[in-house]
Amino acid sequence: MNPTLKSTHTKIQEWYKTKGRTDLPWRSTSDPYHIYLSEVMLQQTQVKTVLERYYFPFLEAFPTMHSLGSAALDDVLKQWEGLGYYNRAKNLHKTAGLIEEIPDSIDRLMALPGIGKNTAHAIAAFAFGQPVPVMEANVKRILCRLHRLRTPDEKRLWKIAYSMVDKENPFDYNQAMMDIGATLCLPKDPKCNRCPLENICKGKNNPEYYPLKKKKTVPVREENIVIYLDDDRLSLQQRSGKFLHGLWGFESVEIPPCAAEYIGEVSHAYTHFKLKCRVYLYFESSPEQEYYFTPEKIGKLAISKVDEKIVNLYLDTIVK
DNA sequence: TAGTCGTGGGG
DNA sequence: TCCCCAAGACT
Repeated sequence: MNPTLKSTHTKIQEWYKTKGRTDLPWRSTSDPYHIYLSEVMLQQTQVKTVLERYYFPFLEAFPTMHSLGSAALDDVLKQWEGLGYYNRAKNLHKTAGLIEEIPDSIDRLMALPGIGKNTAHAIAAFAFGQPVPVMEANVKRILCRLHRLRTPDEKRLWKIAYSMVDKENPFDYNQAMMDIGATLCLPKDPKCNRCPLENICKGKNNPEYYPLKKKKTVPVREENIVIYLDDDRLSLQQRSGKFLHGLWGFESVEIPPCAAEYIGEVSHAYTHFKLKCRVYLYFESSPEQEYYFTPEKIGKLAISKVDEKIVNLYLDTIVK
């Protein structure tokens, strides 16, 4: 092996022992289900959020693949409430109903819904000790800087990742790479002087050039929300489209009924658009609306953050 | 391949 | 207040 690579592996391993986040609970288990769950929860989601609010409660509710697979989807979504990207919960539930054991090959892992190339590699490395690299956001940024790549090409990045992985200890290597990315090789103000990869990093003099950041303008979407009232109960429906699928929410209409009373506006920022909701109260039930719940009962349903804001606006309104 | 899919942390 | 962005997958 390239002596430089060998030396780099040693530096990474030594760094990991003292500076790595070795206490994360999904790093001290060998249960593939636990590791699988953590990998899915961590997709596009910060470690802190998963660690402090979701990982343990979810495992308490669904301790095994079997218990997850035989649960009601609504209960799984309720556990997932607030974590976002709800298709992840649907896919977990679906998978748990289909298989009894997590497969150990990358191909079979990628065949499961909700598992792409990176998650398959992560499970292979972390649950089954296979000598393969992971290549998520942190590692991607590191590799771009190491090789001064402004516009990362997935194929090239995977090739680099494979050429660099420590096959002697892929578990610690991959965890270390993610930790280096998350704690040192930061998007802004990276801590190069503390980085075990500094001596081989071609981009260390101007790390913020790599990778190139592309900014997008987010459109504003405006909606009229109507809450139909049946005494103290509010109309809700279970969402059926791709967006927030399976969660309960209020109805969006083109034109609010004339008799509806405007009670205020609620805003919410998504990744690719901003939503502004003008909220109306209609003091009668509607034949179009099948389901009505008291605010207390709504608390037991899985609802999204916008709809939670709308409930709060309603509660503020009726108090005044 | 560029858009779509959530939410919260942190600057 | 606004912005970037986080253990990405899917179409």
